[in-house]
Amino acid sequence: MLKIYNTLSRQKEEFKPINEGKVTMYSCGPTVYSYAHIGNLRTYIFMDTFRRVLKYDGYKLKGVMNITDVGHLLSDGDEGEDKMAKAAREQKKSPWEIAEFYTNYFFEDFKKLNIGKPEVIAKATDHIQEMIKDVQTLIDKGYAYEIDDGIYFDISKFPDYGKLSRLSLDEQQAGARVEVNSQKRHPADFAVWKKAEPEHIMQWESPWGMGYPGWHIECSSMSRKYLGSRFDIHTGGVDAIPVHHENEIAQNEALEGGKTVNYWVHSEFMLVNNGKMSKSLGNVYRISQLEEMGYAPLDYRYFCLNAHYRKKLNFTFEGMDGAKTSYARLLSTLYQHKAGTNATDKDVLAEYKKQFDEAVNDDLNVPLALGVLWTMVKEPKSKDIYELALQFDKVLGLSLDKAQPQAQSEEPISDDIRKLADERYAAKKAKDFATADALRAKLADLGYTVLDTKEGYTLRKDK
RNA sequence: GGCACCAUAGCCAAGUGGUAAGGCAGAGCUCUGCAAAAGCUUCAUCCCCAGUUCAAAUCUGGGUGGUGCCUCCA
Repeated sequence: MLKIYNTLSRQKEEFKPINEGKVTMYSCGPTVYSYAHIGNLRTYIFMDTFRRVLKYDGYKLKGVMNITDVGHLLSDGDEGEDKMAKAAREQKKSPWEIAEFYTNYFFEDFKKLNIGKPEVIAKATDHIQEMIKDVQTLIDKGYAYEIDDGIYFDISKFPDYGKLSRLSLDEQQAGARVEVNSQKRHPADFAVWKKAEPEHIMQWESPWGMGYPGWHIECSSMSRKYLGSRFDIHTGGVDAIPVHHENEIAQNEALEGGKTVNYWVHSEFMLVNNGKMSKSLGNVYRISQLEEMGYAPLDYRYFCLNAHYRKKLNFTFEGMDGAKTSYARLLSTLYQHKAGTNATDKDVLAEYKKQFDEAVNDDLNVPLALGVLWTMVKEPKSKDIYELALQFDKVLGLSLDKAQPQAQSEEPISDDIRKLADERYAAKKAKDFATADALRAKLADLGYTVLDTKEGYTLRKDK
């Protein structure tokens, strides 16, 4: 029985899907105006873990993730420049090119990190008509009104506004930091459709003239299009709770008349050196940058898996080094199990599986599940352990089936190097240690470390 | 100013009433020509104070410290 923490109730709840055996899930995706950084990716590793656990539990999954390629402005006052347009101007490309480039890059990162693509990837620009229709419905139902610069949602018509974040609008210093648009009925009313200035690049025809969608309507329109008026789960980062998801709830429930999402699940932020990750501090990293520093993408996945998704994770290179070593040893140990000759008692195996299953089903407690795996791996080497670890890997996504001896080099080794190494080995066999050591030193100069094993030796290219 | 969340060993991190998982680093030992790997062993009483309880890291109250949100942000 899966239990999951619901932001709406602030409690762990038993998960019960609307339709037995099937799960419908919507995940907030990226705005593709820039590269995803490791903090962004933590959220998608969380999404992926959640999806994996659901599948592991036997659910048939339909997941939808949006690609936001239009609409988000730079400020919350429904003012400022469109992010896509800004990136386009700066890089001298069209917004469409910007979107395509960063979308592709984003999914490259997914591949590297073993993050599975949701079943439906929905681009905002492909769903403008659905959004216009929904905006019209909001107007017809009296939830939205038109002013000079666009169509706005009237939050006074939605008494539940704020129920997810539990922020009281009265207690907020309304307009303190967001410039009040005098035509808006309430400072927190938000745009569902914006009328475009002539120079605005991305704009579409609508009943209200040329324009473009507001920041939140896309998720409402696309989630309902693919998942229906009611669906099970909505995921995202905690930052989306106060504004984006609050507004999405308002739109959805105004459109559908009643609760539309049963479980709101959010992942916490990542910190860097105990502080916020920000470009100004120069501590924003991308996966490709970690790779340049000698970390494999899955080292980073392991790093994330070692912490619970609802806890802030402090990124440090000391921590990354630990994750890298730990993960390498895990693979190495599993490789030995793969060739293990012991038999493991069925009850013992069943007990590990039980512990693992309970951990991941208890609000996705993956750190605890990893602990179970580590304890299991300490058992006498047995192929049974290896097979069970592969089962666990359906949840972990750590490519445990790729387990190999730690020292093995992935790069081809040239004949010259190989020859030197063979000579060293021969000298060693002949107990001519002086020559062997000299050759080892020579190889070291060439950037290779020789590691002796029981049967022979392996070469490792130095980083 | 308002609202949340968090505080466990050098580091990362589980544990939410019954006597501190796991990983990294460190230390010792075994093995191996050396080196590496591997194996074994070892390493905390849970921010502070008060309270509830037979029993608290776990509950309550009060401190202190940290982070986030209320602006775009995963």
